[in-house]
Amino acid sequence: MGAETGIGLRETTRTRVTIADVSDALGLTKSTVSRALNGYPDISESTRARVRAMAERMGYRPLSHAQAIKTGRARSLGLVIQMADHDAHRPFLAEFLAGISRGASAEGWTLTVATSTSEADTLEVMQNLTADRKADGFILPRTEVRDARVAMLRDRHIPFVLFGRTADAEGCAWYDILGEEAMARAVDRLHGQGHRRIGFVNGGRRYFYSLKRREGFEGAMTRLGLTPAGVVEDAVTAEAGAEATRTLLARKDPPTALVFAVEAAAIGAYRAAAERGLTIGRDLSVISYDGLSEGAKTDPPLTTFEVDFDTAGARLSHLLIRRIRGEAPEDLRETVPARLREGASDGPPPLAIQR
Amino acid sequence: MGAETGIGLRETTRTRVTIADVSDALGLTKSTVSRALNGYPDISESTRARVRAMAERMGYRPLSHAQAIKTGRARSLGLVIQMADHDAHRPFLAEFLAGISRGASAEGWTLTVATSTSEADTLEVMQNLTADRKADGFILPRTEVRDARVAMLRDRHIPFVLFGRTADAEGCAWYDILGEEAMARAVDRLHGQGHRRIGFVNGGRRYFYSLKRREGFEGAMTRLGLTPAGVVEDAVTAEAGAEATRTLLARKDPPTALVFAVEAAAIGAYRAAAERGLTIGRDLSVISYDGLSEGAKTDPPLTTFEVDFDTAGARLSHLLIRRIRGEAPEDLRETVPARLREGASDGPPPLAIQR
DNA sequence: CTTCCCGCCGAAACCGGTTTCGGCAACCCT
DNA sequence: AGGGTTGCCGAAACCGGTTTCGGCGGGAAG
Repeated sequence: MGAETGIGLRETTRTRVTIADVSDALGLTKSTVSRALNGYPDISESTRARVRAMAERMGYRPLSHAQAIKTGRARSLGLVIQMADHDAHRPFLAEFLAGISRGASAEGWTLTVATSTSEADTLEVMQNLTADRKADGFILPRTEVRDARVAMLRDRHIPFVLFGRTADAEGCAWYDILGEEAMARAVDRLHGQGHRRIGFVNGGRRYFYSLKRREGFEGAMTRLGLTPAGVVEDAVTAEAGAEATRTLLARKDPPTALVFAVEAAAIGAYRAAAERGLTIGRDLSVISYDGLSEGAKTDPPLTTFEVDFDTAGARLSHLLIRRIRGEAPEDLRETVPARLREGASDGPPPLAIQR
Repeated sequence: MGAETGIGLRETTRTRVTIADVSDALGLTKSTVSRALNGYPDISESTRARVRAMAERMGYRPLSHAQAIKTGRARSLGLVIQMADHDAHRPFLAEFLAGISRGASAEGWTLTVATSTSEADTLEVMQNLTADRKADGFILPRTEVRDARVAMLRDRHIPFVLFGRTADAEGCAWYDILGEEAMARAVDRLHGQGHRRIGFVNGGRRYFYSLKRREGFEGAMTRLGLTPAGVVEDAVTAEAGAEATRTLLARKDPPTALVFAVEAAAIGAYRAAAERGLTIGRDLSVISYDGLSEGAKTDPPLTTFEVDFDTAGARLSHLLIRRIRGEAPEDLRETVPARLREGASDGPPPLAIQR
């Protein structure tokens, strides 16, 4: 048995095929096979081809642990999920993980996940993971304006890639959705529907995305010659969103439309509007961002910009792998536009604009 | 520099402390240190103590990769999340991961996460992870009545632990919530409120929990001398829950109370009740299970049995680690009661019981 | 006073890879 | 024809651990 394969494994037992198996089968040494597979220049093309073919045929897959002890890299991506904060990332966590996992496994990498309870804890966890070579680099979700993780990782020359951007771009690779562009498109759309008094409810000020989304909102407003009918910051929950809506509707010249940077807050607008007897989509238009599945359940369905967390995860793992392999961070920056999902929460302003 | 520590590392550079550093500092050999730390019997107690102290003092932590290449174990837990299916696990995924991660890191283990698109894919992913020694064992969420994962892992002697139970308990360790007990308590509670016509809406029939929850419901009913006012299976979404509610309310003797095995389905009951002009908690009582954050948002708030996914994750990782270390699966079975969160979706039946 | 056994530890092989070093042919040049 | 490159590969050390094997010294048994 085993003879029928014609290859002759070292052992008949069900052990993995090792690099020595491959080299024996070819009459070469381990070192030659290793260098052939790893692209060393001092191996002839013909030998390299032979080695590749035999490795493929025998189903050889290098054991990452064995490589790691010499090279220091284990072909593993790290993701540290910080609980505690506002839990905006939870609903789409599964898609995000699926994307990362898919992108990683496509190149033979794996994903190591850890959680943390605070920012300091996050830093420590990441340090431990790299010290133990459990992760060769990190994906950083929810980047902040001044992100302690970025500072630490950059300082220690640990590869990382942002889901989002950050203020000090030095040494940063990233994948991000163009929130500023989305917010601008939201304003344009509302303006096209006839709205002139448009308010903005932003997300957490410590997160970089808030800067961008506000920038997009205000840029579009001034471009259209409009002044914002109120801006509220730091609304990341339904409660905060409801409160922000109440505040804005209580103005002397209340907005006829609201743009939300965070969907959870937009959900709160429904409640606040109902309190005033207003119907969303008719008396008050709402456009949001960060389209979760939640938004589709509201009545009327929320018009919102969708974020594809699955492909985001896949792109991020590809970028991180390339970063770990040594590519320059400047070459590893990707941004994509958000996609508008049209609901029924926006429309022309009521005729009697002076409510 | 370095002299002040009084220990004398091999190098002054910022490299990790290795087992050779420890043995050198003690005037012993690597092998002695290794055996001392790993509990071999041929090391004297005094030496063992010295080694432990020095290792602790120098901050020595064995590199799991280096261990793995000889021992085959990398101190890593595996979790394969199967997408595609009904997505019941998503909302509490973050808590679950946090619990697992916490339990794992408490013992110096890590968590490797992968996703899959189908059952066959799941099996393949798990096989690859163990072949590559990326995971020493697996946590299996959402166990099915006849679970292919269990069959495969048991067959290959790969350690695993169930979140849930299964039909063929042989070789299985698990942690589970007593869904049958919860369902029975739901019936008791409704009975105590005066209900006599109680219906049951179960979850996916392929999952083992459905068997248990139905068992609990029916057991309590017969114990109380009642016959179920209708039973519907396989309702795991709001739509299915609404449809089930419609079906049950259309009976000749419609139930005055419904017990749901899955909260997503219970959400659907609100819609179906509204269609008939019934108010939940007054005209129709509802008690559910699997308390997500969703349930608290409904109006009136849902009375439901909460599941603590965080501690579930922590317990599961502990159990799995012990299982990997060789403990018998029979000794690694834990079940805990669910906790009732009282909302306002249940109460005494309407006076005119013959609606 | 041997002999034997046992407790305890060192030496060395090993796990599955990577990387350094050096050597042998073949080729190039003068 | 002889000496210096160059291309290509083998030998061996190495990474950081584990595990097998054997040997030494001391106490108990004969």
